[in-house]
Amino acid sequence: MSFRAHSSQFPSVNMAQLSPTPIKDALQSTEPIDAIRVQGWVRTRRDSKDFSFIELNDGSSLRNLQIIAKKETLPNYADIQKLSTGASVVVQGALVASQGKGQKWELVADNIEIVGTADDSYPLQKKGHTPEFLREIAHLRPRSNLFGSVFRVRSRLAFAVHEFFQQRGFIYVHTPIITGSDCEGAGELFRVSTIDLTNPPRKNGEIDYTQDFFARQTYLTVSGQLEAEALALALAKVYTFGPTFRAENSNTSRHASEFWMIEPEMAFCDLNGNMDLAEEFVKYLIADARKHCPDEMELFATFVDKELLARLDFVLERPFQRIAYTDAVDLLKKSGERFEFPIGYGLNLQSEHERWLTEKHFKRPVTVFNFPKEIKPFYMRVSDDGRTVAAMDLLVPGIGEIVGGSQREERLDVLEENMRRHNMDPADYKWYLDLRRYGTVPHSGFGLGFERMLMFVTGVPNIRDVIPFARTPGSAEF
RNA sequence: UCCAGCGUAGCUCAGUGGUAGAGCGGUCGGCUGUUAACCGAUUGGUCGUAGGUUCGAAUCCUACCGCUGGAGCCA
Repeated sequence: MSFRAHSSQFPSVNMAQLSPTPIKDALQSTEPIDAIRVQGWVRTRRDSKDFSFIELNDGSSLRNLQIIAKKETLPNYADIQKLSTGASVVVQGALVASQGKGQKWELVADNIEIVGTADDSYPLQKKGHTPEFLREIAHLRPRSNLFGSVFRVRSRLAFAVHEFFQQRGFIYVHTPIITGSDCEGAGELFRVSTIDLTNPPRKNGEIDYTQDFFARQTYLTVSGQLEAEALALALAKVYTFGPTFRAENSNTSRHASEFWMIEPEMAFCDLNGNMDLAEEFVKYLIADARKHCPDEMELFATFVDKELLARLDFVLERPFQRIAYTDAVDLLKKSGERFEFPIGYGLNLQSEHERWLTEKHFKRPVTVFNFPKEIKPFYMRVSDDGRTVAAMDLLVPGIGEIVGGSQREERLDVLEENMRRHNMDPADYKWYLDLRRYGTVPHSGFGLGFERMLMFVTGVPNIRDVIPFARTPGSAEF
């Protein structure tokens, strides 16, 4: 059995012989096609005197295929005239050069099978919906131009993530979703338990988690980093790409309770190598979307952010700014800008400070590195000055932190000391410390929020609009 | 969690103490190789919810709910 290039193994609805052609491919045809079959959803329909124009979209691209439905050739023409936005149809006919302006090809139908109708309660109109409204109909919004485009770009960039790392010899590793480590300092955790909440087993008044499913307390992962380190110290260069969960009651356009994170981890790599990789990675993803999703990017530039393409190209063209935390603090102090929050060594950079650096001063992505050890987690490598750790935050205009990473502390004694300083018991992290006992090496890695990257690439300003079904505090409807 | 703003027709909004409105959409008709079509008619409301002030509340007050923006936290 052979398949045509674009054949589908979907069970055919009625007409078994002809394989369906994606509309994307039909529109790129170089010559007329006598017999072609397409299937999709009606975006809009216009009547002419003796025929009807149907704009058909099948999700394969932003573009619609214009169907010509003629009264004289179609026995079900009366029903076709009742087709409204949202209905699903299978069309068979001839792809011919369009007589009208605006499209190269159109399909003159020999047969239109109405698969599913959509009545006048269908909420999507041809035009003019706000993202806020579409968010309320998350199950239908992929049929809109904007969200169809976002999700096609999301798919493409997910592919590009793997391409980037695989091309560079990284091994894709799967770190656990359910984790027993609760002290990574990366936010609140979702508890995973099969204990009966109405009648939990108790011991000395406390809930007895030794009777829980995993015989201990477990959570959804907030990061695969610690496990990725173990794999990096065997496979040298690894990356994770999977779901991540944060239970913080955080209500902003940049936070989701469930998101996807990419975490490369590299043995024999210092902070500079880490920063180099992060920059190369971010640029690679931008370039990939520019190259492979031109229609979608054009749509974002037209309807979401007029300056998107200029900004992305600007970012691609020049190196990111790198600045030590201490120097960034000095720069902010001397800026003459009136900030709401104080600036000083040992204080976290606030959003307004990050914005000033990346949007006003440098006007490009900025990598801040070498932070005071007091404001960073236990696993980051203490620098020779004893005051800072080899951490880095990559900030981009409009979004803020998109990458956070560090060189990891590879010295056993220093790491144990860091843990104690963070009120952690090294005994709880025996396996993690083993990595320093046996063949330790300098190593580095970072985490990149996939959705934040998508926001940056598409210009879509709310993280809820780059996830098909977003989970945020108080919201998990779909 | 904190601060601010907003909840009026399916959608986007106007209406700021005195009869509930427009555009778009939908429906019907007309016209037409159209393409965010065009022309005409028509449809459409518990003004977020509950309470209060008032002769009278979409409008003023209180509480709650929801949404949005910002902050904190972070990717």
